[in-house]
Amino acid sequence: MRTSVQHTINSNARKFSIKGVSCGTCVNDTCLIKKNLSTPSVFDFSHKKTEIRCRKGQQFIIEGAPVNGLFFILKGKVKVFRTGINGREQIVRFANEGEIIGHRGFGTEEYYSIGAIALEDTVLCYFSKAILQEVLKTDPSFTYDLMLFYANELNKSEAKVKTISQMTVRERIVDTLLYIHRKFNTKNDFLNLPLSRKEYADYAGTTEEQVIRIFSALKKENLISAKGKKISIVNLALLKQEISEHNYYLDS
DNA sequence: TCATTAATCGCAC
DNA sequence: GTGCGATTAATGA
Repeated sequence: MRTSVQHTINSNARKFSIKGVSCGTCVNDTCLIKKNLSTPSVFDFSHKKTEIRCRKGQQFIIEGAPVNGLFFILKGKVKVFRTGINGREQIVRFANEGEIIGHRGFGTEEYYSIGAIALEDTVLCYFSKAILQEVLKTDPSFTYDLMLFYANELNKSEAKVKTISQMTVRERIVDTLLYIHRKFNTKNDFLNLPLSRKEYADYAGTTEEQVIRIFSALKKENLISAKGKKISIVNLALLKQEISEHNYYLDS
């Protein structure tokens, strides 16, 4: 009891102390809130956020927990996953700055069907369900943007079903590498998101061992190079060519 | 340095 | 392709 009171006080104190980081000065231009900030109701709404800080590896959405709001990534990177049979993790997607997390649980769902873990130290903007519903009902352009976002997510999700069900393991892993590459780009020639072999496997729908095997094959073929978690793509064109026949499309 | 944790590899199914 | 166990490399307290 005492700790929960303490926590409330702390989070309130934190909210005031970082008041300076408003949506107006945010650098994430792709954020839906930032894009609609010229609308007065969205502008007011943007001040009702709570900032949440997560350390690397910290889980901020737990599968099965009640839905109570929506997260936007202010800074950092996140993986969204679902636990499957035998406790195996299926990574649904990776999310970058400016993106929305927990939207699937919004709507009529009562409980989150996914979990989310910060892949690095991350700052989240959090809006409660009630606050969000209010702005959705008053501002059509914001709601419309959010609807487009949902449609897009559904499209990607359907594309991923095809990827996992019809591609070979090697193709799925190549696809994963390209996905990380186009979504997070590179830094000093390495993919700008250090992932474990297991995380590649969880996204590609295979096992850690397969990832290791395919990686070493790709290294031998001079398509990629890898030093631990630092992966760099040596021959992007050839990798793309490998899966081009599956007419995959860019899902940002 | 020692103790974990992650990455590989080999082998059976 | 998958799963398990042994070995080796990397990381970090």
